[in-house]
Amino acid sequence: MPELPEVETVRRQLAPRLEGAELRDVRIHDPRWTRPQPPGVVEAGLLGRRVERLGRRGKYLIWELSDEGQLLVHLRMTGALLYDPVGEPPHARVHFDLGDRHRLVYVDARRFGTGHFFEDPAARDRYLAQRIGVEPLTPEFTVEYLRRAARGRRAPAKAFVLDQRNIAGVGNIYADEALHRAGIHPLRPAGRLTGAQLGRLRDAIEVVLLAGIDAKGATIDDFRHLDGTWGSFQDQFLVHRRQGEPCPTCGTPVRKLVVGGRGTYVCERCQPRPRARRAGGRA
DNA sequence: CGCCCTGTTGGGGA
DNA sequence: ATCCCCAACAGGGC
Repeated sequence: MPELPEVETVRRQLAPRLEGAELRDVRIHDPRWTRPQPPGVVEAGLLGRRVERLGRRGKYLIWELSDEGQLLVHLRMTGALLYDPVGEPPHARVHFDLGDRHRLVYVDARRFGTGHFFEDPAARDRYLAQRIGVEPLTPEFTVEYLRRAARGRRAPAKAFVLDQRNIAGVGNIYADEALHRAGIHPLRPAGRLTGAQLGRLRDAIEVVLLAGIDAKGATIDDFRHLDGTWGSFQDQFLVHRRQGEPCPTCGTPVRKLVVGGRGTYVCERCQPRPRARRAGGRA
């Protein structure tokens, strides 16, 4: 569930509840959550601090705490933050007591999610700078940026889009949607994309992410079934995660590939396969 | 019922 | 730079 639009939705819904709250008590039941640091260290860092602002960078939620403290929460595939759940939810891994009879529970069936604590914003930014590139919904996300980032890269376009150091927050499903919308085959080497293709890719990424955010609490699975309200977007979306399903644009059966180690769905009519090139390249 | 495969993520080693 | 495997579990197909 968590790609950029979903994480941004979580941030928006949680911010008013969390900002200003004090972390009266923090209990980390899953030692994995704070790896490589031991949970005790992270708990000690969080205890008694107030949440001043809830931000986001790529798929990381940023808890800006009092006295400069910073907590980066990553939901990975199945993590979720539940505000005042009724009873004890399954797969609860971390409990935050917010005082005032409010609480926040981090649940995660697969336990891939992480929480990293940093003493100050500078340390946090050093961590992020190493793994997160340009935010796709900002003015910095230009065709020129994409061109520079893709130049000379032999990795497939799909892997390029998925690489968080290039574009922050685009996950597997949105990557397929954007490539389909841009008419780019996921296997085409990133460095061989034309200027026109890079332009279409930039715009397509923006469109699918905004559509996801506008779908509010819905997951991408939900907005695939949206009615007239979102019909203008719906027609552009690939029918996903189902080989043989007709492409909504042209009716060609969707084919499944594995690219960058991820299941990848493609319409090979809308997204023509790259022509094989002779080995040995440069003269 | 059991086995096998798949998966919305990122990190580390080859 | 790139590729492959891994983490740990749920759910679906057979």
